[in-house]
Amino acid sequence: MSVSQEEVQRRLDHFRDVCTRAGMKLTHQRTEIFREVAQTVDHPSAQIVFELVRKRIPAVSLDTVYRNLSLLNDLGLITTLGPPRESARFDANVISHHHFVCTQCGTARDFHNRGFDELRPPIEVESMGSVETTHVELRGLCLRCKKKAKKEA
Amino acid sequence: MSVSQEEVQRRLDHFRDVCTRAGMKLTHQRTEIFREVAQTVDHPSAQIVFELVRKRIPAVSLDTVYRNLSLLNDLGLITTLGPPRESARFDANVISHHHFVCTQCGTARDFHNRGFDELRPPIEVESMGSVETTHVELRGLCLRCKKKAKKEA
DNA sequence: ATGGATGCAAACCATTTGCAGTGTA
DNA sequence: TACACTGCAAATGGTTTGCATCCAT
Repeated sequence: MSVSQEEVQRRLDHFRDVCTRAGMKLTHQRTEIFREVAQTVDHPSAQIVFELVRKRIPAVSLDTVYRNLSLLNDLGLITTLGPPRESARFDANVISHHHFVCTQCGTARDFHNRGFDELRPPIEVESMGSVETTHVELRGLCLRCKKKAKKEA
Repeated sequence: MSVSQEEVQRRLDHFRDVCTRAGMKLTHQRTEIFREVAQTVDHPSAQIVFELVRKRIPAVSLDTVYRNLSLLNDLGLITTLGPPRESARFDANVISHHHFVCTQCGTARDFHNRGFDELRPPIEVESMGSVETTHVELRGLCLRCKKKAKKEA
């Protein structure tokens, strides 16, 4: 249930490589923050990462954790779950459906697709729990943002 | 790009039915809050719903909107986008993958599936924007929560 | 009439930011 | 040495809560 030593090492090497290339300094706290995320299969919140890192560096501050997670995300070294952080969004369409989410502006649009509704979960998921609903999220640029990006280029 | 009159009416009827059955009062603000969500294809945030409702009921308060959206969600009359609202979660696994999310405790687990990676977006999505990534989110009860639920029953 | 619902204000929690001091390259 | 990075503290933004009043049933 945890990431193999070799994989963690590989991720750390990649991390150092990308940071150096981007001109980012390899500070103690930055390395430990990345290590914690790299060696777990969970998806820890910033708060959890903070608590884990604090075991090794008692003086770290929560905002350093936030700053680094955000930076690591920008560098593509880690990703976040769910739509880009924003406020909760509601939907009166309770029938099974899926979403197209714009990674730029965050707008979401529904679409229906029988095939997506009936996706068969792979067997390995059985060891995680029982699946009740299936939800496909397609991410990309909406027409408006694509147009805007083209205009600015 | 908006919900048909008949569908809105159908949703409102259902809303009244469910509320009454659940012993909830059909207040003016509650009805208008539901109507706003029911008649749009967008996925408005609580703030947006607040602004829309305020046009008709200038004295509504934001917390009434929050309370009602949460209640409507509990009654299954509306749903929220993405994983149950909580703090952002990070992931050092940057390779394309999918998630199993427990609706009870919120824990998320990765899994890989070539078939899911290669899902073809339906044609109608082309009118929304260009798809860059595909992400399947399976929701259900994780083993631990299922065990706990059984024990409590 | 009466218990649930509302409005107000204050509390809360996750996340962000300004600033002065610190450590890496 | 210089500039990015850190810790601290205070600010912000979304959401929740306590309480007195109000209104749908």
